[in-house]
Amino acid sequence: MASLKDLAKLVGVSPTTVSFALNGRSREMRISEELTERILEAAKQLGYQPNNIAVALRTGQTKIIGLIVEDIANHFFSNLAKTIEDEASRFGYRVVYCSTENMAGKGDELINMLQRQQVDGYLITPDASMEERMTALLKRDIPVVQIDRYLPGLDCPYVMVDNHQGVVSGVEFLLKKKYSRISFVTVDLDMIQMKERKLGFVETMTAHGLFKNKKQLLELPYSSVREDAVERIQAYLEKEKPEAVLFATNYVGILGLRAIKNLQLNVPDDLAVVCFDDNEVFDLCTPAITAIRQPIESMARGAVKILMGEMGVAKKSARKQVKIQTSIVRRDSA
Amino acid sequence: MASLKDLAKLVGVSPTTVSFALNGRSREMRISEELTERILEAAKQLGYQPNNIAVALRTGQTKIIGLIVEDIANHFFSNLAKTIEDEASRFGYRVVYCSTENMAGKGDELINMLQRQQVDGYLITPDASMEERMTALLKRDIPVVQIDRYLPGLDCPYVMVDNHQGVVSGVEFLLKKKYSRISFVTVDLDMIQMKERKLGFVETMTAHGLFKNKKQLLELPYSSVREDAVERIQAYLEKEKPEAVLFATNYVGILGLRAIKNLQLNVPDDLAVVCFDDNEVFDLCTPAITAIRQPIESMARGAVKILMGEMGVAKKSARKQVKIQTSIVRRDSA
DNA sequence: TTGGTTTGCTAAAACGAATTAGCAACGTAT
DNA sequence: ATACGTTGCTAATTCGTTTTAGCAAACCAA
Repeated sequence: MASLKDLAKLVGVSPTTVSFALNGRSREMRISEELTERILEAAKQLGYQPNNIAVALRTGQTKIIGLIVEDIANHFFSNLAKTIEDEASRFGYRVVYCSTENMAGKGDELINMLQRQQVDGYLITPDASMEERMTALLKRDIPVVQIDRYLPGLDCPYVMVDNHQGVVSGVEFLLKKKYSRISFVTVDLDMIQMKERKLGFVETMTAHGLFKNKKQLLELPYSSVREDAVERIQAYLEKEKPEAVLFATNYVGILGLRAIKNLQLNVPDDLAVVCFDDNEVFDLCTPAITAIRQPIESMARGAVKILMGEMGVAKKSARKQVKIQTSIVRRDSA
Repeated sequence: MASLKDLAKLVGVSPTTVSFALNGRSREMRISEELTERILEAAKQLGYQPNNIAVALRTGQTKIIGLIVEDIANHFFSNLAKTIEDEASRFGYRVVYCSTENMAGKGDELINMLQRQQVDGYLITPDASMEERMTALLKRDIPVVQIDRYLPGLDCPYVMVDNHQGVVSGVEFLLKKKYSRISFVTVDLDMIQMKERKLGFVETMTAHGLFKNKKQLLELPYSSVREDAVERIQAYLEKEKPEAVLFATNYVGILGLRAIKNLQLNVPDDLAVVCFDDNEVFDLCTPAITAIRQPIESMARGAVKILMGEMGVAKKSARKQVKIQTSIVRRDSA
């Protein structure tokens, strides 16, 4: 690959001059128009591409942001990632993404790796294992924005959905439809967004005098999610026979629908279903699944905007702790 | 961030010594065990992290591979990406991914960007716009592996599914079930994998004397995929009334199912359905959708393995043009 | 014709690591 | 005492840029 030096030699000037010309600083640095022209011409002809590694080393800026999500193969996160990539590129930034897959320690290790990679900023769906390293980043004034959830102990911006309100609206939607024996199926992750969703359910049900006992809650161990979760849900539904069920996430919803299919339950007559987080194909299910939609694009855009603000690339955001409202997508399952 | 120099100062030795100690070259370079120990200790205490940017500049190796896919939000590609990331990390490589979204010129630009980023190797789902730049890469002996498809004009390794055989098996599956008026719904992308699929259909049908006219083929303009494609499919199905339909891709399948739902057709009695490429939730549809499954993990693993071979990190692969067999996932829609 | 300003360009240092070549001190053989 | 090898370490260069400081020549004013 041709370097700036090669280019300089070709034109017969110093590397300094070439650098100025290429970076549009000709006027400021008094490089004559004629020479600038020649340099640009030669650059094109050589197919010169600046070596970003060298630029990064010299300037201390990689123009890369690190994005850590739970699982890039998950519909929610891959869509989030896509929008984030788009948005970031509008500011001249690239995105490197990585999945923690909720493996203990993986997140910590990923931050570490991104650090070595000298990324300029971080977009993180955090878990407890990352707290220490995130604290360290923040102490060094490195821009970090949390997304989808936050660690309560951290003074760090975040963009997420209003999980509490989302579930409340979901429950109220079911109540309005005269369902009263409602169950909530979730996953036992000790993270804020899950706690908020659970609390939203318990509070609303309690407020209506409908929270009779803990059996209205099914908490699947996260580790089981890929194994016997379907059987567990099936067993639960058979035993408790709720009139309606609210699934706490995308993937729990899919597992739940599988259980319902196995049981050959009639939705919504035997069992009404609402799922937190929409899915590309929920409208194709029979009946189509009613969902609580998270506005993925707004979340992504909001997070990037705050991050760019923190990095001094865009106007600094005033509000740094953002909760976005969900909306109910009414279909046929409830 | 503490640099190697800082560390050297702290221990009171030269940066050279520290570098050797940290890179496990103490024995070879005759750094005493005692000193090595002290250096390692100090490194831990300082929380020293090597600056990968500096390492990359010096060594000429970023330990990063670039992955260009069509659309990271697509189930197929996000799963591919995930496995690729996993596999690459086993060789000590990071992955940077980007989506072309089949936008003209975007792929070209992405290769360019990755080039500036000095990635060590490329994994690409190519399109015509990338041919020129890929040729240039290959000429410079930069490792490139194509995935999911290939450009016929290029002497470049690839890993893909046997699209022709996949469609043939799908058609034969339908024929065995006594469907004879079969349609093929595809997208008008001028890419090899699409051509192979179409050819598989036309050939098999012709061989059975069942290819009567071009009306058994519906080719959607790719640009319309997100807009009026559902209406087009709907109109087509109403007009041609095939007994069975084979959808050529994941996303065309989903659009098709939407059309079928709108028409309130009874699957498989009114219309049998087979989709090329499985989807996480096809088993949840009613009826569950029969699909031609692409072994995503094998593809990802195969591609990474060949690439690592080309990069001299793993054993060089003997076979560099790999077609993997698909399998039919029998469900209820056909 | 001296001194000052502007014009147009460049030398050299720096970023943080890896690596090549080599140096001092000591031991050993002759 | 001389030569040679080994041990244990380091100075200096390099990668490809950006940037600071500065230099020579031309121009201008008095």
